Amino acid sequence: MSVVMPIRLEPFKVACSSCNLRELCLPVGMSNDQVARLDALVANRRSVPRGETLFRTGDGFQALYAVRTGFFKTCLSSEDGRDQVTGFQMAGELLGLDGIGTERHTCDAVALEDSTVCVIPYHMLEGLSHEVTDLQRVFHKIMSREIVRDHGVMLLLGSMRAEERLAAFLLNLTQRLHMRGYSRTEFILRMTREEIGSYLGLKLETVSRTFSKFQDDGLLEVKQKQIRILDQESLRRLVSNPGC
Amino acid sequence: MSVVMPIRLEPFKVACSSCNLRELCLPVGMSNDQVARLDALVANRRSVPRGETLFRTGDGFQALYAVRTGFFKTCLSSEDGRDQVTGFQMAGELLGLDGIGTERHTCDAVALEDSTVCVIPYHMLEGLSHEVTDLQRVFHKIMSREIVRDHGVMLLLGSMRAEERLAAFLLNLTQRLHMRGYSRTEFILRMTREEIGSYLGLKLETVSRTFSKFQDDGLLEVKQKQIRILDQESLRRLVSNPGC
DNA sequence: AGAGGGGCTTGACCTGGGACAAGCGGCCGC
DNA sequence: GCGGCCGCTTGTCCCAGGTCAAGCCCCTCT
Repeated sequence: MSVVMPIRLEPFKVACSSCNLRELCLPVGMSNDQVARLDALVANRRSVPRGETLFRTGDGFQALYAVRTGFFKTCLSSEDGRDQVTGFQMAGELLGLDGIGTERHTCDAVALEDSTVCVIPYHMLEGLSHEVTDLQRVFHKIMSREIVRDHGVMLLLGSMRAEERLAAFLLNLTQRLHMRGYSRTEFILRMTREEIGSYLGLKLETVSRTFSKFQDDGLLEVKQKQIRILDQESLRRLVSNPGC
Repeated sequence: MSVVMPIRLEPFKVACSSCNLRELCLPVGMSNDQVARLDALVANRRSVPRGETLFRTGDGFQALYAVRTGFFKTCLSSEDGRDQVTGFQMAGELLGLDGIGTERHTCDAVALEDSTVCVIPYHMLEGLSHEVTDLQRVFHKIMSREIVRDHGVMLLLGSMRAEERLAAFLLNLTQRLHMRGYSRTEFILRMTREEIGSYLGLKLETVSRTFSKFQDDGLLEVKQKQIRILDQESLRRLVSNPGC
């Protein structure tokens, strides 16, 4: 009986220069020459089946990962039973930035559907960004934007009510999906009510009730994980008009 | 009648190499030679009187700031009236990382007492970290740690109860103060109950009540802004034993 | 196709913390 | 030294969302 390898390394070559996510991912704004140099760095992909982890809390930090296909969540899971989803990542987004500081990952990254990622060995990224100014610039921007995003989540968790949180969440999702060429109004949730709740600081029952309320109010059509936005404007108003 | 200059630039030279915050600040872990090169970069200080802002949302991003003396808060203040303190910064901590991504600041940085900061022009930091590998390494770590810190705040806001939040906040403060050579048990809060509440996602009344409860339970001695920790162990238990 | 279970919805009830209000007290400016 | 105000405390009431419970539905696995 052989040892199970839960994670498969696929050593076939990939190239940023011919990737359709160029403009959403690490190479954003870089020249063709520069992207060509990235190709050497992002040498292989890894596929992560639904439910598997890409990395776990405590794992040694070696690389960053760019989501190529699929969908991930990152979550803190402390031994004391607290659990917090800190983000959902889709194509073109970077995973693993948390590991740089301590050289260990500080959260789990779990695939919510069968996914593939590009592996970006961190020491190579460091080396290359010495030579390619624009790479350094882009990388700093990505980290900074992550910080800004986190501040937005703090605002949500610290000062919004349940409906406002869910509305903000849905608008954020559709906006990101739209940038990737998907419909702005219709999409499939890759996460459960419980995962949404964890991210938004709500219980799954509250998420479910709030979906139902939005549907009753004609803002959404909800069929399990299939969502259709019927009144984006009202959702937007909910988010920007606190208290109502 | 002359125009008021709310912010004073003091062009006197400062030097990381002779700074007592070396080991807490940007130069952490760098060699003497390397720190000497930082000196050229961190050329001046700026003093920020209590209540004044170091930068505001929307300001063009030019520089990072290292707190030299004093105490700051950063806060999001959206026009819709929501308000969220996203962090408190003390000596050795960096302000302004939020601005890198969009080249504009995305929050306000307000001095909670008369403070001074070292100004670190960002384009010079970028340039120097091309040459000094360790500077790049440290800078990436600082950004990564900020992301991890933010995730911790999300956990707090998303899944802790009022007492747990305040306990976690106090332990975090004392730990940081202790690293700076202050007492582990006794300190002065630089922020109001309202600011604590905003940071922790609570109303100021709840913060006040929770302080009172901690005092009744013999965990703290509270005299306005003067705090003395009497039972650190119980505070720690509160944070790590959810639900009780 | 059928069984089983995980994920979702909905109802009833409860409670932690928010809202409002009143009063205190220490600090700052005059 | 004194007055006023801002920040804090405390009480009362209330409600958004949590908790618990029951049942449904869809998807997967056999």
